[in-house]
Amino acid sequence: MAAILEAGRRELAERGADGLSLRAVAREVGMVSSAVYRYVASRDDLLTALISEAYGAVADAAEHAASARTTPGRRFVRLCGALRTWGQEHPHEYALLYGSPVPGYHAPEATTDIATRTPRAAAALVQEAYDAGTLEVHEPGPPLGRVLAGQCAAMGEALGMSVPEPVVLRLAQAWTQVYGAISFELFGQLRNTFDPADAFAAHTFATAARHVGFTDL
Amino acid sequence: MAAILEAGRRELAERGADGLSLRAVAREVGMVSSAVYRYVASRDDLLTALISEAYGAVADAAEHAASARTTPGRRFVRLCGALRTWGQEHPHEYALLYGSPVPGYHAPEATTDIATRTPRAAAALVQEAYDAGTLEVHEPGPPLGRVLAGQCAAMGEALGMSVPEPVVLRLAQAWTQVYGAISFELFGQLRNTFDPADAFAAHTFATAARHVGFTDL
DNA sequence: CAGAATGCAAGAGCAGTGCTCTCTCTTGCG
DNA sequence: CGCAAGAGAGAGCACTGCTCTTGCATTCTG
Repeated sequence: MAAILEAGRRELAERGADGLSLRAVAREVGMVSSAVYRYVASRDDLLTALISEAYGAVADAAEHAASARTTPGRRFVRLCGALRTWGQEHPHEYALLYGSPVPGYHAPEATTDIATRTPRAAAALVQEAYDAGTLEVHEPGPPLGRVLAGQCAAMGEALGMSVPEPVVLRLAQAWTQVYGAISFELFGQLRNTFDPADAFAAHTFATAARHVGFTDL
Repeated sequence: MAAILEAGRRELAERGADGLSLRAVAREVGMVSSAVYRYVASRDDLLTALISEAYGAVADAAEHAASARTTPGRRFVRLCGALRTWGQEHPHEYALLYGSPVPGYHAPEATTDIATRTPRAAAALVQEAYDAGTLEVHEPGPPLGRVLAGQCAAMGEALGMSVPEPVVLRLAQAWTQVYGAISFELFGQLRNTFDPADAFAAHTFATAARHVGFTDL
């Protein structure tokens, strides 16, 4: 069983989700294809297991980066950098988690749950800065609107935050910016423009952090 | 030939890139699979043609939204909204263009070229606002760094802009934020949080526009 | 200790895929 | 009228996911 998962991990890392063939996995562990169906219900089942593993792996990287001994703002930037690095090292897994959803596959609740570990790590940093008073809470421009405010409140609670709703919104926006930049780079949208995207990424992560309100960069 | 392309379009829209089967396309046009190989070199070849079409379609939508009779800032926001709407109406095509790259496929230069139409439409709005003096050019915080400044200059030129490099950078960052938000929504990352994401999208597009420097929203 | 029950793997087979090769038929043109 | 070119058909190869049946070995039980 563990051997099957490990072979699946290798296949996924090398050939990607589309190329993840149950028969190839079977060959790799020295079984015939029908034999692996004793351990895994279907190809999608194996994929689900690998997705869960991958979510855990990014979260590990993110949490580790967030545990550095500096200011929350700098740890936020480090967290973003860790996401990017992980994506560069595991492009197929990143695509699986944050790219186009696979054809007929629908993530079960369990993976939806584990997927929140990473944003929770970021949220904790925001909360820490807010509590320490180093988070700049911008004067509210236009008020948020009923639905948006409600969604932000719910999201803040889900992430374990107790901050004003606009702060949650800014975090969400920064989050989309960070992932947008990483995805653009990894998916080849930045080719011929920011080709070594290191500087662009670093600058964007800092911008995102400032947008959230971090003043301790 | 045109029938094949049309059938491919339908298949792609319904079943997605992974489900795009050349045999199914053949069935749909009432041919046997080997016959369509007279018109299309391979499955990837058909996919490439469809990708080019799709790039043109988004660009059409973007340019149409950008041609409204209001201020550049508002047209920028409308453009973002058009991207989102197009993505909602053509989720599989959107995933093909901006999601995880397909397995062994590498976009030929031609599609890379047509892909710039959409960002060029956005760039034109920025240029227009800059020329009109309604674009706020933020005081430069930390200077940009050699590589980043060079990349921004090249990118600005490729997009037909003549504005300071930081403006180009801010546009690129806003761009990643916009696409990040749209992709997050379309790829299901926002489920259980911003579930009807209309308000979030609208707010984020406005935020992106302000980040670029538009003051005429 | 003998026999039954259980678990694991193999094999064959079905329906589908991309793609190639050969063959036939129709159509247009000199 | 005859010939060449093009369009489609058919068979076939190697691959995929998945199911069902069969065989073997281990383990549990009377």
